[in-house]
Amino acid sequence: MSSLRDVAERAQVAVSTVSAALNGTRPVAPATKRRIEQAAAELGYRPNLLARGLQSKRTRILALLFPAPRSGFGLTEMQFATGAAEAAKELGYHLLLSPESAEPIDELRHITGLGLVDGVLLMEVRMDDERTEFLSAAGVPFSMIGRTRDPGSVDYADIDFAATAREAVAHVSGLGHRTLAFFNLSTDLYADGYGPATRMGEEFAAAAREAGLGYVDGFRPGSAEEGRQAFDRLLELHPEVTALAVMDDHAAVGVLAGVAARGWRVPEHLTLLLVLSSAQAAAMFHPRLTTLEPPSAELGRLGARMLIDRLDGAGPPQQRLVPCRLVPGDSSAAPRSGA
Amino acid sequence: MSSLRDVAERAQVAVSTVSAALNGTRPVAPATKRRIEQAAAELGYRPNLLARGLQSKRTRILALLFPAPRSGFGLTEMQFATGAAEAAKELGYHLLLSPESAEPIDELRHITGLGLVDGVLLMEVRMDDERTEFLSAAGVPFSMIGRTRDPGSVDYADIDFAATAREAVAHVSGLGHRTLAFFNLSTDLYADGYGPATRMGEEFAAAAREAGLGYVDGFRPGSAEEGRQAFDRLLELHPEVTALAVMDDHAAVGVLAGVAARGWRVPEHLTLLLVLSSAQAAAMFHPRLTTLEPPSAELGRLGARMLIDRLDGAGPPQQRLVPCRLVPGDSSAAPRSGA
DNA sequence: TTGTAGGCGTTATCAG
DNA sequence: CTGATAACGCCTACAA
Repeated sequence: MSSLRDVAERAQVAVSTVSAALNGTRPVAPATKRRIEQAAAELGYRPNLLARGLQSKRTRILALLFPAPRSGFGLTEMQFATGAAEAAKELGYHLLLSPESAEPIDELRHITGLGLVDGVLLMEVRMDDERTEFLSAAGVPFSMIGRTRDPGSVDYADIDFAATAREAVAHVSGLGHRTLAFFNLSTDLYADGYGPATRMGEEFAAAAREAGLGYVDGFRPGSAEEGRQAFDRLLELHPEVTALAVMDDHAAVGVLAGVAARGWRVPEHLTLLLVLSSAQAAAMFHPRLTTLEPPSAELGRLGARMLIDRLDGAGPPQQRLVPCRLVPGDSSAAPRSGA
Repeated sequence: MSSLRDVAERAQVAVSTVSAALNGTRPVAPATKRRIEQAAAELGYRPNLLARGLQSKRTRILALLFPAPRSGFGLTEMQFATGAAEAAKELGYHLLLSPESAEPIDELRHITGLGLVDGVLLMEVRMDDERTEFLSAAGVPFSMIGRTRDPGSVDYADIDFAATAREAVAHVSGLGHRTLAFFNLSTDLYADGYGPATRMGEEFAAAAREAGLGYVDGFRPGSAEEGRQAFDRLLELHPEVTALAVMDDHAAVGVLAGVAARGWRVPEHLTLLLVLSSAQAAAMFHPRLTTLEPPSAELGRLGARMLIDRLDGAGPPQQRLVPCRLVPGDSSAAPRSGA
């Protein structure tokens, strides 16, 4: 690899001039500049990021803290990562994939202590998240995909749960349904303070109330089996339910099994919505489920972008909420008559 | 961040002594060493990776070239990434996620020209892949997840397609089936020279022949609709088929629809296998499909590990094949009578 | 066993 | 407008 010195020699100028010419960091005579640029091109010169980073204290590398793959689908996490990586790349940054161990704080201490990254991108943020406190205290710039209970002035990009719930409710009530049920994420995740579980639950309740829709919740099935059971119990307790929104993919499988078991069909007897799952996953179902697809790649993109904004200069904290997109499937229709 | 100099001052020794003590790169008197270690601990000293890399020409960073998310599920790619990242971490390396643009070669030139990474991890390798030629020519160490038609002496970890096909065939013929059909990946992927499409196709044919099983292939449905059509045509042309192996998730959805449409059920009338899809995805189906799950995380892990081996020292090229794991679902059974 | 000196490639400062 | 020089933090000779 050729260095600044090689270019300098070839162009017959001093190293510092080459640097200046290439970075536009100080005026350089047009002729000299041209000579330098040509020499650089001929040598295929590429600035060494390490040297640059050592000198400037800025590596233009971001770390994405990556949680150990949970049950769920993982597709969403993947899209965070690719979205963030793409945005980073567009802005001249790189993304380091940092798998999170059992000791996230040690992990953070390690990765930030190396001087390798300029900032950290957090995902799978819980309502109360020790990682944010550590990073704040350590003075490490970071942004979140998701958000804590009280994000303060930390940059974040999260789902607009309220808007998403409203859209779902509008969809369902527009079809004529009078009662909506909601299956939250698994008890484990919910108890863990996983943001989407808490917030989506709250917002669905609020949206239904606002719309004057009957509403049933309290179920948290995390598997097909649990989904099946929850569905049976739901209809036992609330036979008037004609529409159901489910957050867990696997639970939805169970619900469909339950529907079939009682000789019902979707959407004729039940309108079924998948919430916070990818359209990809929804297309695995038969019939294809109507989905509220999270803007995962977009959130990743935003998270990276706002972190870079913060690194490149101050500015007010950016806090963005993006609603899910309603992807119509073949699982929503008018309520069954007689309900 | 405290530097070597800070530690040296605190321990009242020269910088080089600190370096030596901490790296064990030359003998240091026990007493001095202890003093140094304590000083380092007290200051929370962490070696600066950039400085170290600049000096040693080794960054201990690997780039994972990440293709733009294809149709398919993406879960597999994600597991490559996490597997690789985990293995890298265990071995003291870091993984850079490098999204691949429309111009993969430029991308490679860029990422390797920066001096930022020691080596490159390739995935989604096609039978003929220009990237491998570029990297070889450029003298950049790399390993592949997957492999080209002729991998030469390049390190790779790939699926053991032959063993996988044999296991699938054994499973099916063990149940008593006499004729197996195979739906390959989409025409596009196949035409693209995507390794798994080519190889799995060949190996299934070979395994069936070996086992004396009737075999039908030539279908390449890439969507639910195409899967449905392919299934109808398959039974029209080969009504004797009782078992079907499908590579594309979406095509499987279509097949199930076709099964239902003719009043059939899985597995009573058709044994359905999902090939190269995750058990996660298989669990989305009803009934849960028997799956040949690719060892994605393991391949990622291996790919990273062998690249690191190569960087850390020579040794013969490592070329590993890992078979898929057969995850039994509720979609395989004895053939329908009367077939 | 320990210290000094030089250099990795870059940028910033300060003279010229 | 341009050139020398000194960092950045580390490692590896070489010298003491």
